Amino acid sequence: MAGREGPRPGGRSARVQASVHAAVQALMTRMERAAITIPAIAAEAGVTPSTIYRRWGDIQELLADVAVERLKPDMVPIDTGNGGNDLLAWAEQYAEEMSSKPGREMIRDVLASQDGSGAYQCCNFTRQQIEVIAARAQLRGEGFPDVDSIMDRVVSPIMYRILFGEAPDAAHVARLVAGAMELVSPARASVDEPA
Amino acid sequence: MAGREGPRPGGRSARVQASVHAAVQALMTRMERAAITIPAIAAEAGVTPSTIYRRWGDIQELLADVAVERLKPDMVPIDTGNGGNDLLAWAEQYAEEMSSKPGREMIRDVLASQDGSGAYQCCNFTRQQIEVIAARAQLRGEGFPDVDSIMDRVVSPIMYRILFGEAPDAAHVARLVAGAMELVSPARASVDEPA
DNA sequence: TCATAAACGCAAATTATTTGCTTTTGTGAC
DNA sequence: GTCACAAAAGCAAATAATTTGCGTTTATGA
Repeated sequence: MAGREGPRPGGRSARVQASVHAAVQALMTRMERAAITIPAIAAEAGVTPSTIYRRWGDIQELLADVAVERLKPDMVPIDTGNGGNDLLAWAEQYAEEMSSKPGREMIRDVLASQDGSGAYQCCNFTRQQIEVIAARAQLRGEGFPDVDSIMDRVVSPIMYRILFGEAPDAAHVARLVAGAMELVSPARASVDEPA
Repeated sequence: MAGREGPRPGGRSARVQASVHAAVQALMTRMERAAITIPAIAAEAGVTPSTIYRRWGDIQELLADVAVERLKPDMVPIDTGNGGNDLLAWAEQYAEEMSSKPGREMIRDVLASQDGSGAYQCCNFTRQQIEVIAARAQLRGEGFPDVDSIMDRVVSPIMYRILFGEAPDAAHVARLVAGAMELVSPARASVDEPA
């Protein structure tokens, strides 16, 4: 990702980056996304446009950079005392946040950037949240599915529907979580095949 | 989606649309995506830039329009004589096509457009392919999962990994298909819970 | 065949982007 | 601390893209 952690983190570069990021977020509250231009951001940030062009290249990269930062989770998944419930609570909140207009815009911004590292980072943010839930479950001695399986069975369908169709409702999210948790304690299981 | 099926489908509008679409595809074979501009497309298409601006608004909408057209499936899923195998064959091909550079670019183009109808259409293309497989399975008297379940358990994880991480390999796709097919014939099932 | 309106072409005006050069400002050597 | 250096920013001119007003072409349906 462009513009992240330059070689001189304490100085002017950092100030400019912070100021530009803040300007983007400020403009986003004031106007629609499509109307935001680099000259406008530069003016808001008190910076010359060529600075932004040289550091980020184009507006997609800049918006992706800002979106990744905003998508960074700011708290630990709530602890309900049970892995399955933790996952359900987390997934409900995740689906809601990502379905919101700002959420969808941030995802779109991240995916629109040329270099895929922003998307990869976001995926890792999510994965880390789930790892926290999984680790807690393991500490309690509960069974809990692979993190990869959670990504496949819970996160992916939520994201797919947000991106390609209609946002999933609470019932659907619950069904997804149940389907994932079946991997560790199948609803109806025995020692051998019936056929 | 802008520019699709105008009110005068037989005339000049249609010719311009075809010519512009062809120009976009031609330029894509000659230069990298980021370098394609509307004036360049207009020149290639033998059209004035303002025509494109007025019909599509901006390059994202135009590229999305072209991408949707290219993502339209051009053949029926192959018939292996068995629903599960049909699904596996289809999913492998889908994963491969969508993981390719042109595939990823088309998906990105579709998702980047303002109006979400392109993404919705693409989702429907996929759904329809799966419906064909499901209908054949039903005709044969086989059990086959809900199309929605296939979207959740097979399509979504493939797409998520392509968009946010690394492309899924064949083994992973096979695992996803197996996980989906378990919905109809669980690998290990009985009449009641063990606990 | 004619009236109509949608879509296009053209060109001028505006706005965004690129680029060469200068100045500022952190950083590390001394 | 001071100085030399290089990275990043500012400025302004040049280039390129976008918007817009207006005249012209061309499907469509009466």
